Amino acid sequence: MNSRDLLPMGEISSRSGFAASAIRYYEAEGLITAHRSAGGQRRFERGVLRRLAFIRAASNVGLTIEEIRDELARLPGNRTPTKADWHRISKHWRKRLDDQIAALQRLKGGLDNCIGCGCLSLRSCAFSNAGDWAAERGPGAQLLPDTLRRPHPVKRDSSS
Amino acid sequence: MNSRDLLPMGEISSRSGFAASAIRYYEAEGLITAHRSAGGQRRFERGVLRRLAFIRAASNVGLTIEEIRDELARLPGNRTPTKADWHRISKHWRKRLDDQIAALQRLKGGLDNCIGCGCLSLRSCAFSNAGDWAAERGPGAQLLPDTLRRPHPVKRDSSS
DNA sequence: CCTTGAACTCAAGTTCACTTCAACTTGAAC
DNA sequence: GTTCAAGTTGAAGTGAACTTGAGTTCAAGG
Repeated sequence: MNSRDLLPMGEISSRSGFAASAIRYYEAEGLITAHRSAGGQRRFERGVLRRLAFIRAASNVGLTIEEIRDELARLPGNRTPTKADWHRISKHWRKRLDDQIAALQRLKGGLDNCIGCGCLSLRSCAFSNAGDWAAERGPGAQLLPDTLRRPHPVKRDSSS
Repeated sequence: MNSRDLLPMGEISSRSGFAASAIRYYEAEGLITAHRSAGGQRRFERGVLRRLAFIRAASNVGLTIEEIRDELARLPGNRTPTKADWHRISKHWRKRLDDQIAALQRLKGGLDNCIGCGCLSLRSCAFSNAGDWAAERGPGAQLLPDTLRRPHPVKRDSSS
């Protein structure tokens, strides 16, 4: 771990595609670690790029920071995932995606039914009925699993 | 529109499944309207229940408040949707669901590829590569459409 | 009349995953 | 030695869709 092998913020940022602020945030959250230069600047090991790739992939699948942290922690000794690790993890992720797809398809099925009846009735229409099979959940979204609830902003790129 | 036909907050709330606070919020946002009692309490017309059912359904599909407001406004004269209206609207919603499903399936396809290679490499793995085909988007989520970004809290029910 | 539960308002809080800002310091090149 | 891009910090802001809280008033029953 020669100091020549350590990368500064800018390089990690451009190579990973994450903004510096995001990388600092991930460090604060314990998803990655950094060394410091004499003057206090961050110096990253190369492996951090892999971790960041993992973080991006996990985030694409819809995992929260907390879940990503757990998943990273489960990799023994903070190592880069082996093929076996990755196999196990991606199985997990795949199930998550399958669940999400299934939920949307159920929703669509309900919609298709309702096209026929044109009802949208509180009493008989399962698609919008709060007290029926899509019972006691949050306010707006009843048929969707937690993982498919509404998005949050994520500012669009200022370039372009 | 006899005053006997107007429903108070509690009844609208329990029949629709929305919290009173949510209903007040929807009113403030212009999704529904209410009359007032002599003392200033809200009195709702029965039709509001249908509107709320519509709001729930739309919210299930993932529409924002803004989109729901637009969609409601497009119903001429604030009327309850006719069969034709509903047909048009549900076609729109169906397309949205189809897009979301397709996006998840693309994502899953990428994941399946990666199980084979076990790579998760910044250079070659499209699933986590920021600069490749899943190019310039927000920070975390690259392959997901805006409609499928991360959820927001929605407090769990305190009853139960 | 009195109590009690339901409703009211308005401001502030919540969550998540970051970004933005202001004010300052580093460090590499010239 | 000067310059200036790149880096640092901590606090505050963002957005959606509500919820919570404090303090007050309404309305129906007894």
